Amino acid sequence: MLFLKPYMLQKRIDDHVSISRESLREAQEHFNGHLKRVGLKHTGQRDTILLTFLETREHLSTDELFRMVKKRDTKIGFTTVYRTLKLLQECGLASEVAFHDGIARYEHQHNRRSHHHMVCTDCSVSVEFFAPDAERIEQEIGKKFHFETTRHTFQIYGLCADCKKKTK
Amino acid sequence: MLFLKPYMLQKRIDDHVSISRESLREAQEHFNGHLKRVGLKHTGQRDTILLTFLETREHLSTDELFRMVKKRDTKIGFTTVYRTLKLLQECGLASEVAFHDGIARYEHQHNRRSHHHMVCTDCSVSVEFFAPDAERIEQEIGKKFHFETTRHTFQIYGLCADCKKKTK
DNA sequence: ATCAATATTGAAAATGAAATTCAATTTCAT
DNA sequence: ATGAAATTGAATTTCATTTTCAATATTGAT
Repeated sequence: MLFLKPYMLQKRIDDHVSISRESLREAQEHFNGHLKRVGLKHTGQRDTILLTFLETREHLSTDELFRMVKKRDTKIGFTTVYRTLKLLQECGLASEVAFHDGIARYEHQHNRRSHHHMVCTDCSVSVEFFAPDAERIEQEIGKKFHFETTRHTFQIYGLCADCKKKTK
Repeated sequence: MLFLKPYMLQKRIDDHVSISRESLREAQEHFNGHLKRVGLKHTGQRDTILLTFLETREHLSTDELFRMVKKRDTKIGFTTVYRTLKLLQECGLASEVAFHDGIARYEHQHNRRSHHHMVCTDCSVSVEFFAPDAERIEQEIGKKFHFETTRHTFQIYGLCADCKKKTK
């Protein structure tokens, strides 16, 4: 898409540059460190999967990531991608984003600002937005009800400009 | 539970009174009106299910509601509860609350203030809280990205006081 | 009240994403 | 190099959700 009108959406808005070489190495070290810490092994498959995952800034389902991984290495199985995604979640490099369509999606969290999502209920396009208030509320409510809070999700649903036009 | 320390949790915090007779009739009329409008029929099963659903203020899975409904009428099947819940959603009397534990839950929306949820990731207990800021943010972000917003979810995850104690 | 058209019901089967199993293979500390 | 322990991936299982279908109930018209 060459000419973007201001209201036209891109899938991710905070940035569109692919991850830098250093940032990538950092993430790899983070992952390898985690593996070593919990007594797991470093394997070629895990490397390939991490690399592929970091390469995109989309919200990927396990199956989507699996298809991308297969382009690099045909022999890697779905189960390994599935399990590696769990490992990446454990060490904080990936986090699940649930868009209410029944499929678990993941986005990478390496060097990413905390953000939230607005999703089109028609075409599933999503934009990211920042709402610092949400952090404050998490703290406040956690304190009030004696929860040790770990995270929160804030999602807005609606029709994007394109789908709004279509329905008219 | 007779004596509640201030940090002890109840499942729903905004109120604990059962629904009034008038409110109940209102909801029934709302449902029946919806059925008529879309050319569906009024049945005993649907009545029973609505009644049972309105009676509780918990976040019910289809299966939990099914068990409650069976106490009133043994012959009602799971499928009917499942389908009625969809109908209640369609007409706005029920809405899904996803606690991201793989089970769909529903809460009734009749005469309820807009609210949000904080969920314990260990025992799934939930409390409700009010965050008027969230409404404002929905408006602002919708405007900014030209979405026609319809709703939002704001959920906080963490450990409740009880589970925090247990892990120590 | 009867009728026919149409929707509902609920048991059973199908679906599909997620999770697990297990035998063959790979990793890695020694 | 060795072997204990983890990994892999195809196949299977699990489990909530959804669909199917034949029997039954509801509704509006007569």
